[in-house]
Amino acid sequence: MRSARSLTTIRPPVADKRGAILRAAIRVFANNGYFNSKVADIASEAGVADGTVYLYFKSKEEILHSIFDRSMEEAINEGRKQLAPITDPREKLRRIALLHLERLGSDRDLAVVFQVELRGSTKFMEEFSAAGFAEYLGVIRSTIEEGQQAGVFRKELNAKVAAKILFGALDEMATNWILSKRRYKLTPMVDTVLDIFFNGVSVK
Amino acid sequence: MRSARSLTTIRPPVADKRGAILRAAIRVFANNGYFNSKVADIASEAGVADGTVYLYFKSKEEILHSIFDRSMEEAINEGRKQLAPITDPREKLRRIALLHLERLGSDRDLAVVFQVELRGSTKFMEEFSAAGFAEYLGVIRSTIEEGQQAGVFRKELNAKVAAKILFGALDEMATNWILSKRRYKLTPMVDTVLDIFFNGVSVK
DNA sequence: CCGGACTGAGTGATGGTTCATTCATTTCTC
DNA sequence: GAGAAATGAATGAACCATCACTCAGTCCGG
Repeated sequence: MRSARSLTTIRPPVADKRGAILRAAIRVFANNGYFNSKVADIASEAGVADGTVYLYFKSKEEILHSIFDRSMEEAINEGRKQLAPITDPREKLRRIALLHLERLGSDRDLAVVFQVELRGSTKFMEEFSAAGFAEYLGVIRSTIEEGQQAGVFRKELNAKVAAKILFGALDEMATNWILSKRRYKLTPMVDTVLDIFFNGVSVK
Repeated sequence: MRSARSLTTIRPPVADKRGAILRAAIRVFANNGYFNSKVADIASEAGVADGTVYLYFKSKEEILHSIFDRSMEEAINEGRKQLAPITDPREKLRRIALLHLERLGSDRDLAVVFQVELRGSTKFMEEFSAAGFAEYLGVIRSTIEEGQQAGVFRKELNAKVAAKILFGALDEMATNWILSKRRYKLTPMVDTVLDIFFNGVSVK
């Protein structure tokens, strides 16, 4: 009988197939687009058979959903943690913006899926919009409202619209970064965005 | 002999089939998404047979391209015309923003195709980005640079980034408007966007 | 050897594209 | 000016390549 120890060390007893498939899917979707990606491509990229994919996901669509859900959950948790100790509204917004661009900037394939593939159908947009994006916009919005209460941001501004403007600016930074042939750092863009935004919304 | 006049008046000698197909495609793509739309759907929406579509377009993909090319050309022409007589950089930017939101706000289906469907693949994004969007961003950017020369906008700002911010903000207004269940006017958003943006980029 | 993880060839549906055929209109012919 | 012939726009049934998904079988750890 082989030693019990080797069993758990030589081979990961449960290789994280699910995770491997998800990571493979991100790569494949990023390169070919969701609709042009074959499940077979994902399987071979993950090093498993076609059928195995269906042991972990009920459909191709569910894979895309899972990518979104998983990433969003991670981002939200990380966000909550980092925002909790901050009280200054400006500081909060800066942290949000940083987290936003850091996350996308550190995984180009995931960024492509988020910026491009997840937008490619009103169906997804509506579903996801309802769930994740709306909540995200809400966080920005209420932070801006805190700033208005605190007297640092102009009270006459519509906080919801201001939130969309900030989000839109960050979003465009990310999209442009993905499409650009040139390779530059995404995170530093936060400075210019917030420079303009804060100047735009602050009381004089 | 039938009167020569009646020949040209009784029946439109050449009904604009091509245009009809394009308009139908915009409607169908907006409702189902590009990849979920069947050529047969477009044909029946346009009131022609499946095969007729292929007398005017070489493929389904070419239809999407044509929608983009045609709308972009229209927008650019209209834009040039309206911008020509304006010299004040702020006024120029206001006109650009207005045209942007007016055009999308006046045709929801076209807006969906532009905001959602055209983004749904890196392939399209890269092609189109190279052609249309880049040029558009360039116009905004050089207007901002004019403002910097004229001393109304802060010189230390990176004009390219500022241009992306303005574009991103407008783009987000449009996308949000499409996804929103509530029906509101898109054009007035220009005011808040420019209020914040001008305050953000102007010299104090 | 059992049970469950895994495989990958096969299947059925889908939908983009083609093309033989139709027929309204125009052009000839007498 | 009437009929015949030619034209080509339009049709839509059929074709067939493509995949998402299934399942009968294999593999392997214990």
